[in-house]
Amino acid sequence: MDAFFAAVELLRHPELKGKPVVIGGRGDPTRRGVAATASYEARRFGVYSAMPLRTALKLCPQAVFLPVDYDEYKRVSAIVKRALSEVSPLIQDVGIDEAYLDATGLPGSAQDIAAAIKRRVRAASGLTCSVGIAPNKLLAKIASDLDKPDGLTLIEPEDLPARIWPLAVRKIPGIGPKSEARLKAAGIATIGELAAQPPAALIERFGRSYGEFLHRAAHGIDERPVLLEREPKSRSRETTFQNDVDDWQELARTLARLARSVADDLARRQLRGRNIGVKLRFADFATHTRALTLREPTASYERIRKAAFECLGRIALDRPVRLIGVRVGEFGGAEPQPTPDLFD
DNA sequence: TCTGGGGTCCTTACTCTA
DNA sequence: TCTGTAGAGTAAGGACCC
Repeated sequence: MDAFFAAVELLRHPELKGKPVVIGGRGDPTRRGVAATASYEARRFGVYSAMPLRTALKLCPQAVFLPVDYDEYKRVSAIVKRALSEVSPLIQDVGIDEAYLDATGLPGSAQDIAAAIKRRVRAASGLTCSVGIAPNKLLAKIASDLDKPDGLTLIEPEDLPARIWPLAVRKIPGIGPKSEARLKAAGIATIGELAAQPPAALIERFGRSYGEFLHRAAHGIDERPVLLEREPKSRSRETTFQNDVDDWQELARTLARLARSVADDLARRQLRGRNIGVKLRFADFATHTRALTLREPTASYERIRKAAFECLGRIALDRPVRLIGVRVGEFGGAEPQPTPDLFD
């Protein structure tokens, strides 16, 4: 979807059309938070996703800042996904505003299918999207990014040298800022330069797993299937304080609240986890995690809170804290029925 | 000075056991 | 009994994604 959060907000606030709009945090650019989405008008001022709101405010003081309303975006997302599943039932959700469709065997040309996707999404939601069609998920994803907003890009295997290789390595999903910098240090800036590297050289530099991934990605090779269903692996809640906290009581209150929130979430989803962890970020942004594994999976608030405090006790609280979080993972079978817990 | 929240996956290190 | 090692499980950190 194109600038999805901003586009949804424009549906309810048409008077904002044409104005720079930034969605993020609580919608107050003087407080802590980052931009989740910037409208294309705001992007012209250099405002992008993940940018601190305070920075966005400096770059574009006239922007309209709005808080994130996930419930509303989820509602519209479901409408969009339903429209997509009418084009192909073989659909993989990728977050709130993306999906892969397996279009194998669908009637009509690739252009017809892409046009049908765009038409149905717009009819159902009033929103535009950008579509990439290619032989696999990797190339389709890169393609969908080449023509935005409201774009349609078809990539065929023989297009690789002319259309993919000139692109920056950063366009490959899986190459982030760190890997980009390491590649640049090796004199590799474009996907074509990456493709020209002997696989052995990449493995030597980046390790077996990532080296092979880089080589295959640069050659447009990707055999990952379109996955219809995925089991969740973990659930978590975390919060960044408006001001760094050095009051142990406030930390403890917040940790208990987050544990409650995670427990409620697990109960709602009928999940129970064995692994319980705490995340702490200090004022200097140093981030520490501690986790422990229970013998039996649980969704109990009491047990999650107890475990979380045990984890917290293993971190030296010698500096102000800016973020604290609780995570539960290692989901397993049912919790044993409440027998008297004499030995706990 | 600034840097959210909710996730997945990978690497490395360490411990325990066979 | 001593020593080495493979593999599983666990823990911690980090890169990356939307």
